[in-house]
Amino acid sequence: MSANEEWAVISFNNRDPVYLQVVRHFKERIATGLLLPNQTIPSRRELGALLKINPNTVQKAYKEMEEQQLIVTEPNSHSRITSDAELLSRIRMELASEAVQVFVTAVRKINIGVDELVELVRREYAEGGERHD
Amino acid sequence: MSANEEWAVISFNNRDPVYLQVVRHFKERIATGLLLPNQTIPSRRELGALLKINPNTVQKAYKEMEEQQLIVTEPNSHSRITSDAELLSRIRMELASEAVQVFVTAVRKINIGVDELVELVRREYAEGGERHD
Amino acid sequence: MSANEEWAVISFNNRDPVYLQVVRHFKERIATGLLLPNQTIPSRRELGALLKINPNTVQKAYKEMEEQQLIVTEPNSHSRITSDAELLSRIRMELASEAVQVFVTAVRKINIGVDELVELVRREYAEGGERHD
Amino acid sequence: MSANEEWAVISFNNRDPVYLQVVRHFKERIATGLLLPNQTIPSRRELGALLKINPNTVQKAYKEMEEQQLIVTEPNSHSRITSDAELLSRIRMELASEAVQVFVTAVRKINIGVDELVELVRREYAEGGERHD
DNA sequence: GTGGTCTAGACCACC
DNA sequence: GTGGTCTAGACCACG
Repeated sequence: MSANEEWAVISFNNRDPVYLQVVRHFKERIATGLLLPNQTIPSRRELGALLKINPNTVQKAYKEMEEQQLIVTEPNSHSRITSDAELLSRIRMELASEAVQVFVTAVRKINIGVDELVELVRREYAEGGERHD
Repeated sequence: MSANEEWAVISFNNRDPVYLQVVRHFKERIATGLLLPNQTIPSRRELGALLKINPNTVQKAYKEMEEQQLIVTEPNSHSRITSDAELLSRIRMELASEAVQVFVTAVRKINIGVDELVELVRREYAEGGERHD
Repeated sequence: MSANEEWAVISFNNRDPVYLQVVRHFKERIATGLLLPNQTIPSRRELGALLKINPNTVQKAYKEMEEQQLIVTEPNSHSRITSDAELLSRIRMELASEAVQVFVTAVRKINIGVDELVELVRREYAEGGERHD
Repeated sequence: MSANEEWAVISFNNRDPVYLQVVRHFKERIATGLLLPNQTIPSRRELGALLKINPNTVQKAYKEMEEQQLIVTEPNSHSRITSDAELLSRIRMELASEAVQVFVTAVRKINIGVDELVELVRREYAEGGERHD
């Protein structure tokens, strides 16, 4: 698995600003354990080149992550993931509950029972699990 | 249930454009049977005043809905919901599968099993069901 | 030739306001001698019905024509064409020179000689003369 | 011949929408060879400032021109005239025949012979040809 | 009052 | 600076 594949997830057509997509991707990588506390992350220029986006946009993402205390930055060195032991579970919780809430509020507006709903989720989940991208 | 409450749902902070929020709201109302085929809908000015948005923004939403064949409109009379008997199920399907897909792709990136997932959904669903707004 | 055919010339898609199209049509009918000085013209309602446009729009056209001294209106009677003997030639001149000016200014901006130009006009003129609408 | 003079032609009193006036002006400039295939054209902001109209109005004109395949445009660089060798003659033909048709249909409604007509055109054409603007 | 269009202001992503 | 989109204000024809 090359670094290119891992990171090539930015969608130009997506409604979310690119820099927030980057932030989200970092969170996901932390949640799955791909990024560990204290681990260094690519420089602005490196990641910009990797994702084919402007380094300024990466900078904006990093700044956002600093404010959310996901990473720490010191002068003259690469930024690193926060050294917070609970970081992983905190992020997992945050992402999961956010997704669940969005989903449930969206779906409650439709006339649909919980069971039918769960069935749809299971099917989609299984289906996607067989794909390799 | 007053008309005011029903429609007051537009958020300017939301990432989605206002006119798409309007479209989505119409779809939800169709999906839940609140809007029936052939039923007339508010004029551009009426809905604009109700939602406190510019009538032209409503116009853009209505035009989009017309292209998606949700409504039909002729000059000098209120637009109406399409007289398509299958409209309701069509919209429900569309909204449901869209929500499920977004949810599953979002959640698959976190390290979380299906069952834990389903549990979260059920709990959130039940919890919200007890609210009265 | 029924009255319907004579008057059915209003274009909804045209950029010119409908009431000015009506004015222009009156001028053309005067220029060709179809309408003579002192001749009465249809009432607002009649012409509105004939052209399938709103009587208010006809009213606006008649008012414009009054201001241009093409017609005179007295209470409780149909409006009539002005009793000006020179009206016909005046209108003809006005329409012709207006058309010529528009045409020439339009065409001078293109790289095209007078002779090539005249040839195009003659051909189009002859061609159209054979049509029956 | 300064760039300012060349472009200052937009009339807000004109019946045609401003953005179509812009399109027409581009066609005329192409027809006279002032704009050549592959040549870049001003940015939306530049032309907007030059003509003292909103850049969005220019944007609408450019979009229209793109749909008519007069120009090509890619993000983050100036739009260019299409690289179509036949473009010039195509546009000339279009403009000429359009003007001729408008003229002939307008003038046929007046009682006027072709020869008298041609004479008027020639005279106006010669007269204007002596002006220097 | 109805639907519709043209023009303009604010903002976005990218360079 | 580039192109692009969303929202809004003014106006039109018609009833």
